[in-house]
Amino acid sequence: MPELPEVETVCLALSKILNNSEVSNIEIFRKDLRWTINDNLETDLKEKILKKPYRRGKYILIPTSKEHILLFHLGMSGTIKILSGEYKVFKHDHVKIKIETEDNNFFTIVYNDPRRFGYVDFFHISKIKNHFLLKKLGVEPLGKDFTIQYLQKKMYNKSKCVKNFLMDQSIIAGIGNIYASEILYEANISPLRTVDKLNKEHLKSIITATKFILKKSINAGGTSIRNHLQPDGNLGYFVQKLKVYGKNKSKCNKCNNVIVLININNRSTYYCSNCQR
DNA sequence: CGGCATCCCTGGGAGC
DNA sequence: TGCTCCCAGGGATGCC
Repeated sequence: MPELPEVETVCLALSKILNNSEVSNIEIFRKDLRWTINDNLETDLKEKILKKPYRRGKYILIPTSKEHILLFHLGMSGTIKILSGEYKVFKHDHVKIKIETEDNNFFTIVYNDPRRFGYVDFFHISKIKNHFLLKKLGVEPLGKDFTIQYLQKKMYNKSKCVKNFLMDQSIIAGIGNIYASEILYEANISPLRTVDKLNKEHLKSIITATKFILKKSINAGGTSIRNHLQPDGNLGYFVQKLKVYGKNKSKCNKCNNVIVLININNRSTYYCSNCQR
């Protein structure tokens, strides 16, 4: 589930408690995630001071004052919980980190991931440029490098369909299966259209729609955390106002056509074949 | 190399 | 109630 807006929302919530907070304890219950968690996480993270987290694509990065980075990737089913007070370990909790804030409050941060497609890593900041997961990431869709020129360059001589293009993390970092459908609906472009059939106007629409949809969802996530922080501390899931994803057989908001569900690269894809060409 | 199918893993819901 | 099948929001890998 977690795409850019959800990861951004988790980052925002974490940043409220991670601002020169000290790691007082760390427990790892299961190391065999998408990759095996490095042994140094357990030994080296203790007593480190955690600074404000930030996001890169779908990755959460938490710098320490000792020049390290704590990295989380939520995969398909990962969540992060933030809790104050006692916490009883739950099924699929893999990593539990206790922290003490600057003003002496205690919190527990829990990484839970049933399918274990996610990952947790801890490494020296000098390795960030060549980190095997981070080095291949493309531009940030909310950043200034996400331009028509950039897209044109990346599309050159490519034949894949625009939906797969948007979801390619080495081109644009952070868009997943849900938001790819939502963005193309907003841009009135068929997910099946191949990128060599996109003109400048299409690219402009894609950029505008991407920024609009992602920002709107981040705002919704922020609101959801303020108003509906669940008692179990669970973050990363919030009610999204989706217009096409999961809406097959219901009516398109813009015309009287019916939203259809198709399969692209083995992923569910929803669109209006009337509005989206 | 690009594009696509397959696989990793667990759980939930539909259908019988 | 229980079984089977299919599906799930990520992404690496291997094959053609």
